[in-house]
Amino acid sequence: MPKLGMEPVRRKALVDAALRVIGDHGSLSVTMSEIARQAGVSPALAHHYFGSKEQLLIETVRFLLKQLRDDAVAALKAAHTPREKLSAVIRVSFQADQFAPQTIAAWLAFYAEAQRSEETRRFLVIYARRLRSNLLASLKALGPADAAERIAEGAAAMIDGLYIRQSLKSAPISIEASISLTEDYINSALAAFPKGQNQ
Amino acid sequence: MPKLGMEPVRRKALVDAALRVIGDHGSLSVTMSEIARQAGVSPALAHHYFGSKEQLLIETVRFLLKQLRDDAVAALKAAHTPREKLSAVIRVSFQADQFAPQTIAAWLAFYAEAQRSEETRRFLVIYARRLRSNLLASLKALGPADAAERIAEGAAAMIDGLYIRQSLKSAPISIEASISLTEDYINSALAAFPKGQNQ
DNA sequence: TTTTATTGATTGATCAGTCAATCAAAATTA
DNA sequence: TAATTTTGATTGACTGATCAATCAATAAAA
Repeated sequence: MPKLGMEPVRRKALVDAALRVIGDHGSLSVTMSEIARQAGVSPALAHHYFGSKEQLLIETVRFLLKQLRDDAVAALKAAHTPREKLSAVIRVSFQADQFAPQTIAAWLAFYAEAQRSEETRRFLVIYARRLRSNLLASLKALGPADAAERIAEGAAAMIDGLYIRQSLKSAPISIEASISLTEDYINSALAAFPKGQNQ
Repeated sequence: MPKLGMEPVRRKALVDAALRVIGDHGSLSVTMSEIARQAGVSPALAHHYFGSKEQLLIETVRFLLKQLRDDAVAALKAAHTPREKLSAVIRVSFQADQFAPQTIAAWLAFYAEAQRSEETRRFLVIYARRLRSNLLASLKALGPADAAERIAEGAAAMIDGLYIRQSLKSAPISIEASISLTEDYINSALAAFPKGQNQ
């Protein structure tokens, strides 16, 4: 069966499988065997390409992050005014695929892992910074710099909080409700500064 | 050595130890041996009193939750006006001991565990509901019911989000900044309804 | 023939959970 | 009170299962 150039194919399949297994299982305590089985290869092959479980996991967060970044870049490009860009950033955070229970479970598992794995933590810090700075860039055009900083901080926290709370699956808040809650926060926080082309 | 009445003493010691070990390790993947060692007893004794690791872990969340509830009850009793009660609830969420890295790590680990353990999930749902309803009770005295619902949802999310973001330990926000961010949100959200004895 | 892909079989380590045995306080009996 | 029995507390040693990681072997391209 060995065709050449399998490496990238298998790597992708294994990362996808890892994401699925982690999402279903709701934890990083998943076995290489299970991931490999999902990817349709032997556990030994997973080790062959990734060296260790930890490395595969790290590639998996990296992938999760890349997806989100690509979506954010695309959404920001489509938006033009600062206010539109703000809404675009919020919308991406609550996209349907990001809101899928398995995706939420995977993010949560990686958050927990970040307490132990310095490398995982680094990736999540990048995510947190990016969300904050995406918000901040637009907010600075809509209000004074110091207020913008605070609002960005608050909005990022609210987004993450809505996301986390979703993981408990009790009284789940819809995508639209989550978006409008965040938008409302920004609107009322910005209401004190009617200088920019607010709303 | 066997004195009578050791059971409650050992149970408490083991739960305390579990909390410490989980907090330090930043994960629920800790061994019974490690927990028992911290508590100064043999692993066998931990099994003797708790039956299983899962059960010990569940008692541990329960304890974490009870602490928070007791603090909230005390703080609410000391506050009198709705606005004071609101601030009390917020303050308790960001108390120093709740903000300690180990405590945050433990909460996070349990959030992840909730994806797998129905019982753990139930406890966290109780926490989430309680936070929301504590906020809601006071907010209803300060604005119309439907707005109160939304603000409670938003504030609870912001609190959880600030908490989670703290776990990444990058650009950590101080206790005071977290509190004032949440207070500001409530104030500006409430600003539209100058009916109650707002602020 | 060399290189790449792939696996089955195996190893070594780690752990949760069990169990039989010990020890000493408390209760009971003489 | 002294002797004896019972009971709770405690552990060391063991077991069975699970898993990450390794490796030697095979098969098919190039």
